[in-house]
Amino acid sequence: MEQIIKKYKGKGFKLTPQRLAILKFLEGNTNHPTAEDIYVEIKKKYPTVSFATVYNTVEALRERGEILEITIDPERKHFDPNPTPHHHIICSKCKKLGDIFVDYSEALRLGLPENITKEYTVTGNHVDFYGVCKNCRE
Amino acid sequence: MEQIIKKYKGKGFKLTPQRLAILKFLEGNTNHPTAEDIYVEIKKKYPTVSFATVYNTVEALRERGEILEITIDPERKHFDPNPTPHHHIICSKCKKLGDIFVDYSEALRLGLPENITKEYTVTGNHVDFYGVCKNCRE
DNA sequence: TTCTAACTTTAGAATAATTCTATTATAGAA
DNA sequence: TTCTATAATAGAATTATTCTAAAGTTAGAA
Repeated sequence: MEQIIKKYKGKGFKLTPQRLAILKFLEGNTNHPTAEDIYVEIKKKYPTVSFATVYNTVEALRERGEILEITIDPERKHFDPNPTPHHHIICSKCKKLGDIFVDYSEALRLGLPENITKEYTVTGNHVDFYGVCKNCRE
Repeated sequence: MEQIIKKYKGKGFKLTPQRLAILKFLEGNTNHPTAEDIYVEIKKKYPTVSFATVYNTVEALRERGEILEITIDPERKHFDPNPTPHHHIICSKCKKLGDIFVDYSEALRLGLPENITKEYTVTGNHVDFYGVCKNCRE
């Protein structure tokens, strides 16, 4: 908690109790929560919290590069408090997300055809893996 | 057109004028249209067409593996009538999508750590590239 | 060719995720 | 302690997508 406060103090990111609760919930969280997951959790301690606060906060954090927005699930956005570039796998059945910490940048970049590198300045990449998790296999 | 009809005849996919128009619009289309793009186009010829028809049709086509649903744009789904596995790049500014026909499966598979291959049966992959297109660079 | 079951289309309502708005509250700098 | 920019809130609005129920069509069977 002290760490969190120190990290954001004097950085133009106002720390409010709601924001601290969100930061605390996200810290080290590898469950890739949705906005609703965050909202439900924060509501336990701050029953008057609104969705707007959750969305505003995650957007502010995303802008600062503190969290990643994951688009692998077409139903809803998930958030990942680990901003280190990495990849994800989603279970086609239960939608469970897993992290994959492998840097494929080199191989991906080398494979890019010229027509693409001419047309786009490439700034990043993200690999979506699809699969079926152990549970859903039965 | 004859080709399209032949392709779907007797395959349990009823061909209606609306569906034919959608198939014709999609054929060879590399613009990655959204449901709305398709709707607007079909409406020109069939002014009473509804969004439900568009969504029903693309879903039926997706189930048959005839088109791909692309999730790279968090705002909306895009559809790709080329069902060959391939990848995409999106311009962060204007959201223009480009196709990347490179098969990275080997490199991606080899990189997967054991904890993931133990937990998931991997069935596919898709690479999202992010960049800025020529136009948006000015 | 006609019949008909199964499927498709349609308009519009419903749902769900996310964003916006206007007002009130508060963090943190001075 | 005061002040101002920023944040929180409730609730409405927006947008993409799905659902519903009624009416219309397709395509195979008779």
